[in-house]
Amino acid sequence: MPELPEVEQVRISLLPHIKGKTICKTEVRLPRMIKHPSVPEFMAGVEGKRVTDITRKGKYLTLMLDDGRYIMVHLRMTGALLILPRDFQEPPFAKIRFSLTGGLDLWFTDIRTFGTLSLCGGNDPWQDKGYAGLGPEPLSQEFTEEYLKEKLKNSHQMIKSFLLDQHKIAGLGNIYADEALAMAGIRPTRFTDKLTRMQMRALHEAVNLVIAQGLKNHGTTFRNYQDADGHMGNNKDFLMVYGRKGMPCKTCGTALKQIKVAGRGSVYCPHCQK
DNA sequence: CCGTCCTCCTGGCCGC
DNA sequence: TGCGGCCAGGAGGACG
Repeated sequence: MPELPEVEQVRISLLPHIKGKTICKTEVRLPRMIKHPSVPEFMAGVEGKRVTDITRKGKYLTLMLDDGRYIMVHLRMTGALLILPRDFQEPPFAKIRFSLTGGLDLWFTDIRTFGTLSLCGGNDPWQDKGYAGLGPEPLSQEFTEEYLKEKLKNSHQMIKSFLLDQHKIAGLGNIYADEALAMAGIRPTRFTDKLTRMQMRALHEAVNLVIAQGLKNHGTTFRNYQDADGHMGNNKDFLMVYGRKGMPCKTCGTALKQIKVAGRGSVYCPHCQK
């Protein structure tokens, strides 16, 4: 499940292949993945346009086009963007194909088909609500310790729910939320306004650290995630808790517990996390 | 405002 | 071996 580090790795691996290339032809095999506008408008709007850059905020990717409009992509659970030579064997679960100048195809593949694409900008006032409401990203200038403390104090919810809320912090998903809590020594069920100043400080540092580590390791490949070149990330080996239910805590050896918080499996160490 | 439950979806895994 | 059932979860919406 691509979170900030995985989406960033997709951006980095994709950029050199498609920057400056023109989309000559599109093929939409699963229309409902086009969130906005209609499929014909989407196709007509992107064909003949040159991709000038790719940006990312949170888990959203934005392919900038040379007419000022842009394609906004969300990979959700199992979406992937793959670059393959034209008329190479097509990838499994292929849902959308962008044929580019220079003999390459950009494929959007998706097993569970939750991924979305939109065409925005120009004269079209439509905005993606999820994107518009994104909070600051970890490691950004806006994501200060003060910002986090303020938000934590002013909300009354379980910390796991808080970390998954993209309005509060953009880019964390289930993996990095659990990892940040493990590193900060905080239980997923703790209420945000009951955290000590020390815990808030530790959490701010932990969020930045787990994201930085994920970026450094080119993302976490647990099941399906791969970058535009089909490469896996190797951050899985560094995870403290995610996917390690029942296994010994890497710090104290206690068996890790799994509970459900905010509808998500949440793994933590009952000894190290208070 | 917040939690819970539900929806979208399918591969993979478990138990019988 | 085969099959039913359950699990994985990003985001958004209904409901209490």
